[in-house]
Amino acid sequence: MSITRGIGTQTEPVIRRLSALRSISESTAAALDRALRERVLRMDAGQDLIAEGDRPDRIRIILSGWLARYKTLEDGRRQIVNFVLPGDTCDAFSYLLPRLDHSICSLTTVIYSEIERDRFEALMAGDRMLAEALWCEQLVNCAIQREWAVNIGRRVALERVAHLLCEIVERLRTVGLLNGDSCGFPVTQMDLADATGLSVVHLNRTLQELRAAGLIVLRERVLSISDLDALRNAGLFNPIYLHHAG
Amino acid sequence: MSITRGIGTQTEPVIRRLSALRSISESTAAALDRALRERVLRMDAGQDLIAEGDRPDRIRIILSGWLARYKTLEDGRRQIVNFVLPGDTCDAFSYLLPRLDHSICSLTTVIYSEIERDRFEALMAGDRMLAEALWCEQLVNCAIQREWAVNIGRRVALERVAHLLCEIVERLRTVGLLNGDSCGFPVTQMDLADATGLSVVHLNRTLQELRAAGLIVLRERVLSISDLDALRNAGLFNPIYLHHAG
DNA sequence: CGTTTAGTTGACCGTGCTCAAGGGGCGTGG
DNA sequence: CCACGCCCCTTGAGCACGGTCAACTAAACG
Repeated sequence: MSITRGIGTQTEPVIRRLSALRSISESTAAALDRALRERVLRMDAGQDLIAEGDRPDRIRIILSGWLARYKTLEDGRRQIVNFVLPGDTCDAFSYLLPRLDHSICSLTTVIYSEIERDRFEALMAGDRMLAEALWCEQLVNCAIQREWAVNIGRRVALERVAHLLCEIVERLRTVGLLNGDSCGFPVTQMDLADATGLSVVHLNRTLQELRAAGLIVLRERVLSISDLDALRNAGLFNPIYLHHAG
Repeated sequence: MSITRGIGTQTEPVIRRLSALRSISESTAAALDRALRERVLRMDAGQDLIAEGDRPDRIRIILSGWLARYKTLEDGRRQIVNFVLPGDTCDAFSYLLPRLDHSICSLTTVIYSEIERDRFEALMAGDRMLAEALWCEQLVNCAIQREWAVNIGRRVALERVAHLLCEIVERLRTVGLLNGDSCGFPVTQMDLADATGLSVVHLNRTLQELRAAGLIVLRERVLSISDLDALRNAGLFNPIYLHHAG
C-alpha cells in the first residue's frame, strides 16, 4: 500500500457512478474531485482492503481496479457477496456500526481514495444532492444483494452465470468502462464460482456452455458479449434493481 | 386494510428494535410512540403490503405480524430474500429511489403504522440518535442480505435451515417475542423453502432431520429450540452480522 | 527451469429436485 | 351434520444437476 500522487489519477468513475443516481453539479463534482485526490492509495491484488472485525473509521472510494466483498465459513468455504468496481464507495456509512461483518479483497491492483469520517461527513453536510447520491449507492448495494439471493437461490447454473455477467456489464457501462460490447474482466473462474455458489469445475463447464451458445467470448481477461439480448434472456435479467437513471 | 385505533396497539417492538442499535431516550421514545399511533393499519395474511414497481412515498413500520420480502422470476420461481418482523421498518429511505425493486407480502395478519415521508424526515431531523438508529437498521438489513447470500450459496440444506432458524430466534429475542426457548412461528414450509432456496419436499425432510436430531420442536405454528448451542453449530451461526448491542 | 496459478477434462457420486399420491385439519355450503 | 374443497404437510421413487476427486495442460514467474 503506497501513496500515489499527481497525474494519472482518474476520479471520473466516481463522478459517473454518483451522477447515475442524482444530478451532480459542476461545483460539487469539483469539490469531490479535490477531496478524492487528497489521499490516493494503491494496493496489490490478493489483499484484504478491509477485514471482518475491523472498526470502520475511514471511507474508501475505488478509482480503479476490482474487489470482492466476501465472507468465509470456519471450514474455508467462501462466498463472494458482491463485486466492488471502479467508482464504488466500499464502505460509506459503515462507521455507524461498531464492526465490519465482512471483508473486501482486491482482485487486481487497486487505486483508491481514502477519506476520514469527519471530512466525509462535512462533504455530505455541505451538499444535499451528494449526500443523497451516496445514500442511494448504499440502497442500490442492498438491492444488488437481494438480487444475488434470488440468483443463487432460484436460478440454475447457466442462468446464474449469465445474470452475473449481465449485471457486471451494466455496472461497468455506468462508469464508462465498457468499450462497445467488451470490457476488461480480471476475475478468475474461482472468483466467479464463489460469487455464484457453484464449484469451479461446474462454473468452467457453464462458461463453456455460454461460449458454445455464442453468447460470450471470454479469454485473456477480456469479456465480449456477442449477443446481449440472448445473454439477458438466458439470465432472466431485468436491470431495474440497479436503479440507473434513464 | 382498515384503520385500527386506540387500545391494544403496541409500539414496544419498534422501540426495542431501535434501542438495540442506538440508545433511545425516554422523550424520543415518547415522540416516536406518538407518531406511530397516528395512523395504524391492519392487513390480512397473504397480501402484498408493497409491490415491485410501486413508487415509495410512505414509510411502514411493523407493530405485529410477520411479512416476507421477496422477488419472483417470470416463470413463477420465488425467492424470499428476508423476513420482516415486528419492530422492523419495511422501507425507510426507499423513497430516495424512484421505484421499489421487490415486494413485501404479509404471512400473517399484520398491524403496522404508516408515516408520510415529510413526517418521517421531520422526526429524524429533530433527533440525531433516532436518525442513526434508523440508518443502522437499514445497514443491518444489508448485512442480513449478505449473510443470506452466504447461506444459500455455501451452506448445505441442514446448515441452511438451522442458520435461518437461529437468525429468526435472535431477531425475535431482540424485540421481546421469544418466550424462553419458544416463539410463535407462523411460516409455512413453502415459505421456508423459498427463503432457503430449497424445494418444499427437501425442506420438509430437512426439518424432520432437525427434529430427529433433537434440535428443534416445530408444530402448530410454534417453534421451540431444544438445544440452541447445537443448532448454532449445525448452522455455523455467528450472530455478529445482526449487530445487536451487548 | 522448477514452481505456482489458472483453466480444462473425465469419471463417479450424492444432494437435492421432480413427480405423484395420500393424509389431516379446517372452513364452507348443501 | 356431513360432504366437499383447499391448504399444508408428508412420503416414496427415480433422476439430474452439480459436487468431488484426480490428472493434465498452459501460461506466468522467479
